[in-house]
Amino acid sequence: MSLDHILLGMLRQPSTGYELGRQFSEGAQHFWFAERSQIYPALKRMRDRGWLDTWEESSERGPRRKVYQTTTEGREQLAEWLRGGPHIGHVRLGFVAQTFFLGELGDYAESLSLVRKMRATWESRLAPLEFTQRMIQEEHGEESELGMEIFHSHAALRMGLYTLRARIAWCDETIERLEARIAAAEPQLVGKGG
Amino acid sequence: MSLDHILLGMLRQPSTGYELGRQFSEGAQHFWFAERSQIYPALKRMRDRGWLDTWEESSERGPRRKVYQTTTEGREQLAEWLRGGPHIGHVRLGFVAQTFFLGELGDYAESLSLVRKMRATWESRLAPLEFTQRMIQEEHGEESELGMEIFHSHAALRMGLYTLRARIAWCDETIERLEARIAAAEPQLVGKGG
DNA sequence: AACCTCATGTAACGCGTTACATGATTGG
DNA sequence: CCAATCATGTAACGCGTTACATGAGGTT
Repeated sequence: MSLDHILLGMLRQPSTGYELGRQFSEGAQHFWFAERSQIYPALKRMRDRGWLDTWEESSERGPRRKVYQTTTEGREQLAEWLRGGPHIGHVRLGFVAQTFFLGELGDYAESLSLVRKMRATWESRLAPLEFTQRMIQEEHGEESELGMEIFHSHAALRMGLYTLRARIAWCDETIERLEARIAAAEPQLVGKGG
Repeated sequence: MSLDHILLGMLRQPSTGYELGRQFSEGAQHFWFAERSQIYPALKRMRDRGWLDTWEESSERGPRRKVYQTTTEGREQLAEWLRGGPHIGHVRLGFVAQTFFLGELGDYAESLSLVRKMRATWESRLAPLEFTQRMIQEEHGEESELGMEIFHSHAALRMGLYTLRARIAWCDETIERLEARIAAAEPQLVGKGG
């Protein structure tokens, strides 16, 4: 299972279920998402397996926090998962399926509207990744100067950037082509202001 | 739910559960995958809702086939799903998470090995998409000459191509950087043959 | 007192995977 | 007769989502 191993990775620095949930929600982890209702049982399970240490701390505000941290055994589990080949799995992309079947609506304007919404979604996800990349650049200098840990997290970040930029480029190309088709279908609108 | 609507789209041409399962397995649908154990109950459910017609046919070889086809009501459901905005959902990319945490192994050679395996996976998925694109080009000519249905399925195909090429480009860049780091860490190997 | 944020959880349900059951037909 | 392929399904389990329960502490 992937969630367990992602939590093992995140909990090399001690944290709580609540905090991990917030990191996912705020998109701090651009490669995964999990609800808190999934996180809390996962933490308990892993503690019972000896993959996590846990203790309590009083909080500034609100009830006591349960802090977790990855154990040596947990790190071994993480290493095993990392060495087990790439976890790629099956493609399930609803938005590509929508594009594929969009001819069903018989209206290029509808297609255009959908593709524009896709673009807006990805554009909004791109900005924070680019911000993080700039932060790393300013704090650590050139790529070749990065330490091993930061090199890898930066590589993961670049994958996010590559993917989002490819999707946005696809949107731009597709929007252009749709606009051309709409224009070709309604030539009577040309010269309307004369 | 997405699977139902994808089946509605595919079943505008009549087909059977077995055949749909084969299409997913063979990667004919590059945007989705489902097991037959998931398909058969879905078809029954949708028939009960009136979204699919069904009848039996005798097969050349093996038991009788249950053929399904989308009804008018099913097409309305599909249209509603298509008009409901882009279905993007949460990111869950195990291989990006692996990249992110890969510093844990403390060994660039291990990282290199993983990234090379990722590249091989995507390279093997790219070939059939490029083949399909060439087929469309030969059969239908220029992009601007495509009919509405084919235009959209071709757009979906291009999304697949864009995404895979971006990932492969990321692999190439990352492999290069990893090799540079490995070379920099083991300068004693230079001039070994003298 | 009402409300917000912090904080931890449980329950019910739906989607997805793995394993198994059943049986027809053809080719070796 | 056996194996492979065609063909349809069920059962058990695990992962993920939505909704709800509980309660501390501070703000209006």
